[in-house]
Amino acid sequence: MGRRPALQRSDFVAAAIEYADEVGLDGITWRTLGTRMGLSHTAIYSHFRDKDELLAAMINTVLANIPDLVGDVSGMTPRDALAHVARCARAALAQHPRIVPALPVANSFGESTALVHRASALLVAAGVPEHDLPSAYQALEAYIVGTTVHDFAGAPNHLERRRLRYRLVGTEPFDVVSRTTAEIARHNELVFERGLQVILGGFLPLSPPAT
Amino acid sequence: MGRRPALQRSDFVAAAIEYADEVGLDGITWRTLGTRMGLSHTAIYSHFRDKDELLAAMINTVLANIPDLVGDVSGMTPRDALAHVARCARAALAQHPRIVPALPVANSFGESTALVHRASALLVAAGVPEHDLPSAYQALEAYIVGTTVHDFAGAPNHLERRRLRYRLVGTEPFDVVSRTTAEIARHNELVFERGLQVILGGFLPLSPPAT
DNA sequence: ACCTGAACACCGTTCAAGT
DNA sequence: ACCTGAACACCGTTCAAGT
Repeated sequence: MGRRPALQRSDFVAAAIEYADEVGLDGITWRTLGTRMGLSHTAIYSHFRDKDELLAAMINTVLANIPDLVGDVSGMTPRDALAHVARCARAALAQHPRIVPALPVANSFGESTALVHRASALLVAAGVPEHDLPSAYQALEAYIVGTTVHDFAGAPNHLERRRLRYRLVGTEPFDVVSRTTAEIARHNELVFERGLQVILGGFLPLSPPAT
Repeated sequence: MGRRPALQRSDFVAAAIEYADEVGLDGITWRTLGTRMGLSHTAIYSHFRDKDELLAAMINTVLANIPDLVGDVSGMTPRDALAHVARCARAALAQHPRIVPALPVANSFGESTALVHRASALLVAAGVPEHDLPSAYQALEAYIVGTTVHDFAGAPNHLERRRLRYRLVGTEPFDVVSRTTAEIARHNELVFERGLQVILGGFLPLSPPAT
């Protein structure tokens, strides 16, 4: 029986993400993470300088899923493609809701600029003038990240907590959407989609440029 | 010299907020907070069950500033009043940027429903139909909280971090807005204001109801 | 009721040592 | 290069005791 091959950085990141999905970011312990991987609690220092470096790697790994989810958008209109990218970004974050709160703090929407370039190209194709690109891009990113954080950051009790909050409002329309957590979840996605179309409509010109 | 009067919960909350403004939420220590107030590090347990309870009180205190900033809106159109409330909410959060990251996690936009009722009344006055109130309210709240968290959560280095990120994009329009942190800050507020008008325009009917 | 001080269990990090 | 185990400083929380 040969010695087990040395573990990779990615092994630690994957284990840490799975671990955080269970107990939340604040629940992660160097010692438990080591034990889970069959190592001592100091083994991790061979791969990461400190906890912050591991956390950054976790965030980047979650964000790296977005391009995979997006896939090929060449058949779509620029506006549809942008909406699709937005939904995929939200979906990628929603897969690991307990890591979501760290995203705005890290303020690194991916360690590469690939996503920015991709979105920029779509915005240009949709007719956004060059000088307006940073505003349009930031509005879109802030909307996606912001609303997703707003919806999921309280995981795993986010749905029940918002349900109770809306219940306390005490008026009939809020009662309707706060009967069950399933209804809250449905409402969240509905509002996200509506707001997304509103944002796209507000920052994209009415008619795309002639090709 | 009589004994110093017993401290209130609000004294601890105020000291904790000031403390968090300096070192961030993760930097807060039970012991240092006690020392700062001239008490032992366990005195706080006479007023708060645990750290989470103090944090919740801190958030509620920050949010309680919003109504004070809003003031009287009776002279404004409903839409202008909503925009004003949105700006005040952002301003109240921006006053304590290092507490902002905890806001979506707590998922409690104030412990009272007063703000929801106030916003609801304005939305109704602006012509939003009753059944649409939860969607319109949530879109607005998610936009305000979400974008503000997105902009400020990385404090105190949030401006420089975003500046470097935009700089890495490498295209001319992003270069323009990332020359200085002051320019980034200006850009943040500009995009917030534009997006706010877009959201209001998208969720409010075109013409307000006749009075 | 409010506060103190000792004590406890736990945690991130360092470091010398092993292979 | 990768990992171990002891050690260190620190932290949140508990609790018996003081006023």
